[in-house]
Amino acid sequence: MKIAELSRRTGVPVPTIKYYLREGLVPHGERTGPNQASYDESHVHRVRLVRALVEVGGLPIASAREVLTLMHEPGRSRLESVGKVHFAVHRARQPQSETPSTASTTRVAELIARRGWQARETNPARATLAGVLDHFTRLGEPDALGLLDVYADAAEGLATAEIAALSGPEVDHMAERVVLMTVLGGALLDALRGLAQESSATSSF
Amino acid sequence: MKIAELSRRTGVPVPTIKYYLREGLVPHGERTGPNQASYDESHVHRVRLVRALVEVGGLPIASAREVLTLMHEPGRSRLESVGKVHFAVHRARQPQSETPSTASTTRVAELIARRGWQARETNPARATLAGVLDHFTRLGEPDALGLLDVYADAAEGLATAEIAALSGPEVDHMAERVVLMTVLGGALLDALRGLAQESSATSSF
DNA sequence: ACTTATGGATAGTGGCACTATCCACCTGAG
DNA sequence: CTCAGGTGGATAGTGCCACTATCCATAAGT
Repeated sequence: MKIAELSRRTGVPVPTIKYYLREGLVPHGERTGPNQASYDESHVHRVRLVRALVEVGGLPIASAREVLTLMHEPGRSRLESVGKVHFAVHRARQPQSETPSTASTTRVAELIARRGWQARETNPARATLAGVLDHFTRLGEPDALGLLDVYADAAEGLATAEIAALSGPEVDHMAERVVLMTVLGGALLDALRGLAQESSATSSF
Repeated sequence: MKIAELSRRTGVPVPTIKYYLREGLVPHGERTGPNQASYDESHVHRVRLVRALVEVGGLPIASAREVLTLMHEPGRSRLESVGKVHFAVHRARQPQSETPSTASTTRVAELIARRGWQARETNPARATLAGVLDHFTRLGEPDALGLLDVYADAAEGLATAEIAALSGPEVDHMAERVVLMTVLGGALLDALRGLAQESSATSSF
């Protein structure tokens, strides 16, 4: 198919697809002439994936490229390749604010230890979490509304189910499923939380 | 205190505070002369709140202003004032993409009915959720990795605890707690999920 | 033949969150 | 009292970023 059809199939304007090609978010089609190339289903899928990362996940284009690149690198083990993609997605959500205080960094480490989690020092979520705790503290809510353990319990349960859902016969697509689970899953959870909160508030007040 | 100290206390540059004043995110200080005004603790707190909304929540300045304005409006009932703030926060996270398909809109309505949730048609999370489901479908994961109900269960449990945690003797601050719960709580949950996922993956692979 | 599409390069746009500069005026240390 | 430096306020500029527009030589479709 030609770029016009790729555009129709995905709903993404042709100039934008050209932009994604330039930026390396979407691979070039197979050349059939000096100014002609043909695209296939994999390109359709790739464009849709980019839109999901950008629209739902809010990833900047550069981060999306990094994630997509890592997604296709082989990796020495399943754990390693999955981990790299996972880290990249979380890193992309950090708009590099100031480094968190040592106090909250310690608190995060303690929480992880207390729950017996296996999380490396390099996991970007550590810094994110510490940063959020700092904001709570500065706003006079030192214990994060007393919900930290509630959230941690929920996170633990979710993660177990999510990792279990990753395993399928198709190992090739596991990296992509990690991305979808992290980015789209997070948005899904957030939206459901917004609905459940209204419901709970309605019956409580 | 003068603006320089407000800047020191919050770590926000003076020109940025001036910008927030202009944009109505932070109220003006009490005038003590033609070109002099004094600020107090409430201003310190307000600036910190703005930073939390912007840095952690990623809210655009205009949305942050709307949320902050609603936060201080009286409201006819607790439910109503809380609801308005809640909706505003969720609306702010919608970067107004295309309208979701009727198919996923229906799916959302069915899910809400099936779980017996009380959620109005106008809840912005409905559209967000439907949009995310559309992305899943387009990407060939029609059942959202089979985790929809897992997420919904978690959301339900979380919302119950969150709404319960809102109730305190200080009704004045409830609206602010709604904001913090929604914005910072969401970030907290996301980070914890990232840590728990690594942990779960480590022991599974 | 001739309208339309294509790949590729280059430049431009619009939105947004700040920053910088200016100015007249005030404050506080010495 | 002096004067360096801060202040409120207005206006303009900056840097980033995700596109979007324009051009061009060439190729495809009718």
